[in-house]
Amino acid sequence: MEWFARAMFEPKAAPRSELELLARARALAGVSLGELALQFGVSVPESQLRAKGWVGQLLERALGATAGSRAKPDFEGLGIELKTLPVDARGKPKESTFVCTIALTEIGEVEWEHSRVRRKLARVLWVPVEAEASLPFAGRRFGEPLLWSPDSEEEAELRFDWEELAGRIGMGELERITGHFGKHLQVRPKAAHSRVRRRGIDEDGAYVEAPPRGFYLRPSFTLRLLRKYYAAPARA
DNA sequence: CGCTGATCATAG
DNA sequence: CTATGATCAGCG
Repeated sequence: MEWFARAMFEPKAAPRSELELLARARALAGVSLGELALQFGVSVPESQLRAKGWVGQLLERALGATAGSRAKPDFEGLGIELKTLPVDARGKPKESTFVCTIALTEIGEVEWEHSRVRRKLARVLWVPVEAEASLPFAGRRFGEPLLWSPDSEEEAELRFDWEELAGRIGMGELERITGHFGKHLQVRPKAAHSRVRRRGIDEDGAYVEAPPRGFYLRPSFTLRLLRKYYAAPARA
């Protein structure tokens, strides 16, 4: 029985190439969360209320992601980040996509080229997941994956937003930034709860305690990625 | 019903 | 406590 347990319940070995990773992801298209969970011997939560990252973590195991909770690309050797994308019946993203947290005391010193946002988004494997409220959680299926890097237009758009937001934070205006800023990239809280504080910098350059923030991609941005893909599939 | 601000689980 | 994985829930 041991061979069986290993074959069924162990995380997959890390993929050795983009093509191998993509092939694995494509093989999951149409597979439901319940089916995949069964292969790994885990039970499907009743809802995501207390299991918000469950789908992403299940997929990490199935695809052989290596980073765990370390600040590394999910597929270290390949430099690829994995993102699940909850979509409605029409394929439209239902949520924003978390990109990375913001080092409040450093972001004012960094150029876009070396930013965490740019590095994170340099190569992303997007995997759509059905997320209609009417669908039982276990029955929701994975969609066709998209291995993406920003084209020059997308990068310019992200850079524009990042430079405004990073610039403001660097100027000590963090407290005045809301989720309203940024056309594609926005800044929102990222914490266990609203009482969490992190060291930041105020307008005078002094250290202050501030709620942790993260960069997020708006659903309109990820929708456009999927649209491009569906319009011109069959490219890796 | 979209969007922003708040929140939840788990690993190291 | 900080990093990862995200979605929840209420207001406009």
